Amino acid sequence: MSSRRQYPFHLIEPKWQQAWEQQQAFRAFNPGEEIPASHAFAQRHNLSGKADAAKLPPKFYILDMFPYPSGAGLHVGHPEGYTATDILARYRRACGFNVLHPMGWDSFGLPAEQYAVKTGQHPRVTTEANIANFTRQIKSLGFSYDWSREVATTDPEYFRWTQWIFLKLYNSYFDTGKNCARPISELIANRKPQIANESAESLRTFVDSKRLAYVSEAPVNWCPELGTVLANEEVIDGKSEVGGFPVIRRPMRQWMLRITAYAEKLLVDLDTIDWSDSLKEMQRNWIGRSEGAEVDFQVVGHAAKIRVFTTRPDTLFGATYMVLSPEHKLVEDICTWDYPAGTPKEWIVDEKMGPAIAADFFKLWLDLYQGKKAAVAARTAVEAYRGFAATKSDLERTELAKEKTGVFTGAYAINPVNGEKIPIWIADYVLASYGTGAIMAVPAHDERDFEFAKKFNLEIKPVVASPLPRVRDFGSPPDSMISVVADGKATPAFVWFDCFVGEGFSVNSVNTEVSLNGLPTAEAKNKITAWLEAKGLGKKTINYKLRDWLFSRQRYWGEPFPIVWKRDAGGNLFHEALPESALPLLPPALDDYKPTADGQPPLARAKDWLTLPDSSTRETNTMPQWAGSCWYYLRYLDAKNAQSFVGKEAENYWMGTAGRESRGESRGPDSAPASTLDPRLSTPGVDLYVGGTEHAVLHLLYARFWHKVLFDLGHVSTPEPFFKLVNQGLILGEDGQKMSKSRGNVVNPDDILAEFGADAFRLYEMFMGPLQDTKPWNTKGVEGVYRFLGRVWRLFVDEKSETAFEQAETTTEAQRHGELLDLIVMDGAIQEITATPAQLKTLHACIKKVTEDLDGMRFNTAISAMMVFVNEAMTWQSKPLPVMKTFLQLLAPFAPHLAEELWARLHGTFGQTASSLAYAPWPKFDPALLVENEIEIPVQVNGKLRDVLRVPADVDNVTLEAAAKSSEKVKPFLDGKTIRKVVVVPKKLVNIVAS
RNA sequence: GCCGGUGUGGCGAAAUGGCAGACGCACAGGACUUAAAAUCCUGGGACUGUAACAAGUCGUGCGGGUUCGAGUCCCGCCACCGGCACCA
Repeated sequence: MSSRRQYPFHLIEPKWQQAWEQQQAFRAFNPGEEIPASHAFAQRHNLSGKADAAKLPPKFYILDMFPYPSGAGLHVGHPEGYTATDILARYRRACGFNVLHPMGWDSFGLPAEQYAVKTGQHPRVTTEANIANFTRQIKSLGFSYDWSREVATTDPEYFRWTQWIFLKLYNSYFDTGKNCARPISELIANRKPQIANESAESLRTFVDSKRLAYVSEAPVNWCPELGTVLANEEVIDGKSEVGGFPVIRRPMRQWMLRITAYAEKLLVDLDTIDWSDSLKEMQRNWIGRSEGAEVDFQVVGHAAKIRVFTTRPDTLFGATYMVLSPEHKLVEDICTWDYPAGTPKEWIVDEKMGPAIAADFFKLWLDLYQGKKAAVAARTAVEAYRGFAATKSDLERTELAKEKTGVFTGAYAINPVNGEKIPIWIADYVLASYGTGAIMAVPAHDERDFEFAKKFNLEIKPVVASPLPRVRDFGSPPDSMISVVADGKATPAFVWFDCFVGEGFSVNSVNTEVSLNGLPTAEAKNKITAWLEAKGLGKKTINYKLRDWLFSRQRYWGEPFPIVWKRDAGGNLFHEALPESALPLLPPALDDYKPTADGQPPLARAKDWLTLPDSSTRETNTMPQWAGSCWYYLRYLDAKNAQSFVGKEAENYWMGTAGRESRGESRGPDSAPASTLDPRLSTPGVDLYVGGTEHAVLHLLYARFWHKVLFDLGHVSTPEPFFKLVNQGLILGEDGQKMSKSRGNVVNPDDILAEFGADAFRLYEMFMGPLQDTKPWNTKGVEGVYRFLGRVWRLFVDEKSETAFEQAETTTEAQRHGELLDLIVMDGAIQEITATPAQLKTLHACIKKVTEDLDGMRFNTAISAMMVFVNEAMTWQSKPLPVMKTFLQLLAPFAPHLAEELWARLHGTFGQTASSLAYAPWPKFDPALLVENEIEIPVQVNGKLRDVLRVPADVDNVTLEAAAKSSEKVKPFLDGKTIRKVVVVPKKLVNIVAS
């Protein structure tokens, strides 16, 4: 930009960044830590030496989601949240809190590994270079992080503890009686007396089936392109979240974490934390709790029973067939050899699946389809269908979902409520992994079953009447109108001719022992469930959509599992944990980072590393990127602790309520805030966590899960990690599109900083609009706030001295420019004088607005309030020193460099010693100063504005009404009308209703 | 399809049920300047009206409602954004 620089931010900003670093201005002190007497924090709070938790001021933990340090560097989206948290950190510090505001690196990740595969460059080298670049960029923004607490998930001293937590998971189980995680040792101790002389192998199998970290052979999401498996959460529409590559289902041996054991706690504890409704709702949906019943159906001519889960046990009388998922373990057992006579051809073949059937079966199947053959063995058809379903990728499943497929197994089951024989099918619209992997189909009251039943001509039997007639197919009469007796009254109800999925009244639901007829759905559910339980046919059950967390990846650049594999005397492979003393377990050095030729993870290439002297072999999978981010907020509390993942005292102080009792505080998350300036507003856990919505279910659910396990095992003191969470909105490009390299609309913070400085950048990011909103970037807008900072500068600085400074700059070599700042002299209009009432009013209105807006995180309106102050102050002939100082305190959280510079100079000018602005007590506003003598009262006639009256502030209603009625501007609107009513809102408004 | 969110000037936005559009951008006019940039001042929702004022009408996605009064509350739609999606 060729235009003149508004103020010398290029000198001011590095100057203060250096000063803060030298003074360690933003070091947060732990209980028991030595606090230097010279530190501004010590001086503010009269502390020095070692202070315990009770002596320290209340804590406030403000956390940013730490970034993945990509090669592309920071984009303008990152600093949005970071700026918001920095402003609040500085504000809270001024309010008297001990603020913890750390930063670190989520540095494991795929890009560094892919680069390594291509170039042979060790991922650590790339990662460290990226971290250095991110650090430089973040530091140039003047954020008040305590860098002494910096962590990187790739640091062995960090992932030592990630592995340690994994061992905790491995060595724990979920005790359903106590409803919490307990050490495996307790499980073994409880089992010993129950089963005498149990073999080691049997005990091991039992224990392994209970661990929170366990091995599973289940089908997984395999992404050939990425060469790794993915968690369900990482698969979007059958494609990988990263890169968008196809994902197929494939059985593999994998590590799983038993997050499902915590489904209920993860769900109900959402009510105890302050997150947005939409975010809580996303987590609730993901956990997907549903109440219903499990019911057993006897298979005809077979010992087996099929257990189904249903949320609508009230529709049991309408169950006309059953469906097992293709993978269901009973399929082989119950499937008959031949189909019963008279089985329709359509029940066996399906043109939709034709081409996708395995080749072996295709011909057979085709013959039948084309009528060349009269019959086919049921086993053959079932086998063909299972093959068809298994090879389908998730993507194909979604694509083919438009029309349901399935085949009849030849077997029948007995509907336990009415003894009817109903056919058993297999179909892939029933998922193996949800509920029991089998359903009772009620086509009259479930759209999927209905669709399936129509296609295969299965019986549709209505058992619930709708309270309303059909609205679709207007003009055609409802199937039949009946009368049900509910609550002793006859009520009309409508039995639809096709599918009604809502709640209504049961009909056609009676056997010799129980009748649901006439009951509303909720009551019918209870009644039939009670009957089933009494008969031993079923029971009330709760199911969750949440699945266990697939925790292993076939990658190099991740935490290795502290696990080895051994064989017992019988030759059975089993796993065993390494001792804690073996941590950190480092990944081996490799010169090739690709998976092995036979599809083993890259770690399998390191032959020396792989096999131990006792011939056991190491686990070659690594942990997913989520592992390190599950607990980093805890490591910040005590980042250098070599004995423990976090020290007890530190954890208690920063996360818990330690010290609070001794200060006589009892505030829980539910009680109302006492006052905006009350330094007792800290809460258990992280007080404020800011980050993007993209982590709504993944990171935030996983981290809550780990935290709860650590809580159960006594390692942390709160059940939830993040008390308040705010999602910052996306920043779009100037074209209103998502920023992306391919669109060429990416804004690089470095460029903005060079042209306008960090303070302007910070200010603009906050001025754009509400933090949570999605909003487009506009560089012109940066110029606007930059001009505002220029006005602030000129409000304080003598113009002539600045001209002198600028001239000197052109004639002095660049290295000495910093010294030239001393040529700047404060404006002579700033004097130690008493402020006028008008000036005080302007100031205190600003204090009030900025304070309240900071508490509500309304940064944009806080900034506009400061603009109003400056616009007003520009007109002042004389500028009282205290007023000007106070304004700088308000500005400081937003534009800390400029505020510090002016603060220091102002003190210098008046021969005062400037204590650090960062710890100067936050100003309080005096409501008495805001009282107006005269107020403006709008006068409406019939709700329309007709006049505005200036009246004394203490005006009473009678006077006000009289003044309104006699207004010259109002009178014409009352001419020829009768006044019906006059609404007087005291000191606010008058509305005359006339007609 | 289900869940959540958002719709206000040319643009970003602001408004405890009480003067819609604070603050800023862009724009226009003026001052300063030889000139420009920068800075400072002024203006502005739309329409009707007037020589110019005055004045009036309409205006917060659309349609209803509650209320003396609705951007704000209620009901029904529409559009866009985000999430979930055969979860029985």
